[in-house]
Amino acid sequence: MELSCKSEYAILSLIELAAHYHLAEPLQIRQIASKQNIPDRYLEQLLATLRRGGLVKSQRGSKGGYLLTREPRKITVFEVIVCLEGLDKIHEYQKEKEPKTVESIIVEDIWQEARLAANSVLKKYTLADLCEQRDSHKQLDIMYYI
Amino acid sequence: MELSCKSEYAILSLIELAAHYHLAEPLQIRQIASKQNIPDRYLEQLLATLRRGGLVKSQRGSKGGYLLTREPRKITVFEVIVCLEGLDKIHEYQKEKEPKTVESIIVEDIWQEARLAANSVLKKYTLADLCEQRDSHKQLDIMYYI
DNA sequence: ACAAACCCCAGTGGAGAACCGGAGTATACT
DNA sequence: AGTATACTCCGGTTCTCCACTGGGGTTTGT
Repeated sequence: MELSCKSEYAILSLIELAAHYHLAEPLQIRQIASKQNIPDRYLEQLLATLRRGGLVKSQRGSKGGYLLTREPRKITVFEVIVCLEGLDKIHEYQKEKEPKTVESIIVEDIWQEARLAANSVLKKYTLADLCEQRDSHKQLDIMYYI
Repeated sequence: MELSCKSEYAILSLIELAAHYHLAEPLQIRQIASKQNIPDRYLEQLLATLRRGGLVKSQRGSKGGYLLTREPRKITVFEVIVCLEGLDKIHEYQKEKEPKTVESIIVEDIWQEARLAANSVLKKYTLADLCEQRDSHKQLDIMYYI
């Protein structure tokens, strides 16, 4: 529900990477950061998390940068959020804090249902979808400009 | 998505109040707190918030306590959460942090859709529903015991 | 060799969550 | 009237997390 900076930055970055996916060359932190107005030292950490999560791969050294490991069609927004925020914060878990009263179980179940509803929305959007939306948005802007 | 202590405590308390609704006498903080294992000084604050939000009313002095302002059928879980966490955190808002790029609008829209999906779940449960669920849960427990 | 990139680890400032405590105020009962 | 029993209001505290910053180190292309 809460859209953290972390999640937003990550998705914005991945949109950039997705848009450059057809070129095989890596995109650098600085480039992504300046395009999306993200503090670059912070973005570095987020990309490292995404790398550990297997969503992007990095190339070190000069001419280095980041690349998606899969095509944009194959990466959902949900995966990105899980990678950053952790599965436990988002999804099905049995957090065993012992004194479970009947009532707290009922409340927890409702939250679980709400989480699932939200997650199913995040699961249906891929990075490719976001890129398409961006393109049509920009087309619209041009129309208005004329 | 995140179930805070605050929200859980509030709903547990409201379940107790809903169960006592047919009697017209108020329930006291201490009673609610001991039944649901909630620190009473903290619960006091939450009930004050619920009162300001119009979900409960209080009676001061000896023999005082709290009562629902409406019948349990007419109070949804969603209302409770909005009352505690604030509408802005939960629902439709236009937070005008100026540098809205096209991409951040797209991301925000997706989150909005996810929020709505989660909220619609919270809107469909009333306090009366929770009481019924509790009753049938407890029936089940008895069955198992035999 | 050197510069350009990523990598790792550590710390900081602010905000919010979950409490605790004390002084005040209204009410019922005797 | 007086007292006990509740709620009311205001403040402080501790802890955790988020967003961000900084200082090194390592890998790579030219």
